[in-house]
Order: sequence, then structure tokens, then C-alpha cells
Amino acid sequence: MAEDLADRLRGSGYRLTAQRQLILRAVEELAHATPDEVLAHVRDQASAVNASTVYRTLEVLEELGLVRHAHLSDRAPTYHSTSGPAHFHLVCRNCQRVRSVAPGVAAALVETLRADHGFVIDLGHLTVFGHCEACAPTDPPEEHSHG
Amino acid sequence: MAEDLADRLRGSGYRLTAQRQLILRAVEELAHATPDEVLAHVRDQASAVNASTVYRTLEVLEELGLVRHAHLSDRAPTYHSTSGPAHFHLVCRNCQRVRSVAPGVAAALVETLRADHGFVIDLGHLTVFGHCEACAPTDPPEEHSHG
DNA sequence: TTGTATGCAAACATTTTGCAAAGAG
DNA sequence: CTCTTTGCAAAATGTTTGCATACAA
Repeated sequence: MAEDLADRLRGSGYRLTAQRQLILRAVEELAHATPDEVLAHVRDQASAVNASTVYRTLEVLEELGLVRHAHLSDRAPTYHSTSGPAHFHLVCRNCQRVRSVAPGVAAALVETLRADHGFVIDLGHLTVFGHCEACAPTDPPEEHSHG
Repeated sequence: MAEDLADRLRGSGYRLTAQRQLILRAVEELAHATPDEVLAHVRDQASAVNASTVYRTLEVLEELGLVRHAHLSDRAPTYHSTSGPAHFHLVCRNCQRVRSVAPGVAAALVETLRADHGFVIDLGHLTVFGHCEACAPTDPPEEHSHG
């Protein structure tokens, strides 16, 4: 993995740095982490890394195909390593739980869109919102006492 | 539609105001608009409406089910009226074009997720990224000259 | 050496909040 | 009248940028 990073970086004219190694490792260890969480994790291990470096590095790592991001909330994006199996995400609107699902589950949609619409899905970026089994979708989400 | 708004607002203890009417109309007319675009549109018609009012109103309108939002870019969310036919979105990573697709196209995915995972999709919020027919997905997206 | 990468601080874009005044019911 | 809604300004959140210095190759 470390060599992989070095090779890929150099292959694209980038340089291998301690920060880039740390940030990639953080993404791998955290599973689904926002830039902020990555920063915090990196700082646990090595003292001073800057937020802008995290943003810049995540961009590079994504360009190299080593990480990907998806939008699991209306807030910050979350990054995950591409070293694990490919997947897309299910997010429950009620309990906020995130579930990774195998690409095959969306095969029919992928095929339909390609055949009927000429559209090729970027499945790794796909996030599907809804309600999980435990959180019945017909239940009122919560009480609204506006006033 | 105007009565619909009034009724729905009052039915939930909210009040009918000029701003709320204007903002709902803006969303209907603009099709897929960010809060900023809604603000600009509203200001074209009535002079002074505040950005915070737009945010607060969109939240209310969404709670009432009169509008919905989806994330069509990594930036601001876009709002659309629910008075038109239900749909979800296809966004091309290359030309950025947005296409609205009938729910039926995702029927297989909806059904699979419900049957096999107990997950009920919120299809109205779904945005699928990828490449449209005109923008071949295997083409290099662009030149990277980092340096 | 040469040019890329980082840290830092400031700028940016977007959204949220507190509070007094305006307005709906 | 009462309570909601608005405008305003300031704060919070998340991200990007310019520039001098540090460092990989």
C-alpha cells in the first residue's frame, strides 16, 4: 500500500510526503471520514498537519484513485479508501446509520440507465437516502413544535 | 396552488406571508435552484427579501412537502417544486447537465433494497452521478497540469 | 539545485443564529 | 393584542487561496 502510494504519486509527477502517507492511512482507518475527522485523526499521530493540506491531499489522492468521496449528509463529504471492495452507500434519514452495499445490488439500475438513457453511473459516488428497516418510513420522523 | 400554500401553512400553525408566496413561486419557476438563485429571483420581483428568510422558508416549505431538495453538485443544494411529476436526478460529471428521470426507472433498485435490505428509498432526494451519452465515460475528463 | 508541498493566515462561500421590529391572525 | 416572521448583522461551518519557507527528488 505504501509503495502503491509512492508509485502512483511519482507516476503522476507528485512527491511522496509524510503528510500524504498519514492522510491516506487515516482515510483507510476511519472508513467514512470528513476532512475534519481526517485532520483530527492525523493530528493524533503526528502533531502538526494543516487543514489546507488535508483538503489538498484528499484531492490528489482522489485524482490518483486511492480514495473516493461521497455525500453522506447535507454537510461535509466523507472519504473512504478504494483499497476495499467497491460499494455504494445507504443512509438512513432517521438513525443516520450508513450501510455499504455491493455494486451488484444496483445492477439493474446501472443497466437500465445505460441501455435506455446512455448514462453510465459513477456508482462509487452514489448515496441513497431513505429509511432502514429499524426506522419505519411511515413513522413521523419527530415532533415539530415550532414557535 | 396559492390556496394550497395557505392551507398547508395554517394547517401546521404557520402563517401566510408575501415572502413565502414569492419563494415558493420562485422555486416553481426556476425548476432547480439553489437558495442563492431563489433569492436573486425573488429580488427581481419584490425588492427586499433577506437570505436568511429564504433559508428558513425553504425549510418550512420542505417540511410541508411543497418543495424538495437534492444535491446536484458538491456545492449548494437545489430546490424544486413537488407540484410537478415525481422524479430523481441524473447529473453528468462532464457537461454538468441535469436530467430528471421518472421513478419507474429505479423501480428495480427500490424493490431490491426493500426486499433484501428492508430499506425504503427516498427517491425524490436521489441524485445519480455519472456520464451522459454525449460525454463518454472512458474519455479522460481533462488534462491535469499540476505544477 | 529545482520545483513541489506545506503551514499559516486571510479570504470565500454557504448557512445559522440572536434579537428587535414588523406583521399575520 | 399575541405570537410568528422578518431583516439585519454577526457568528459558525466548510473550503480555498496567496505566499514564503521547507523539503523531495
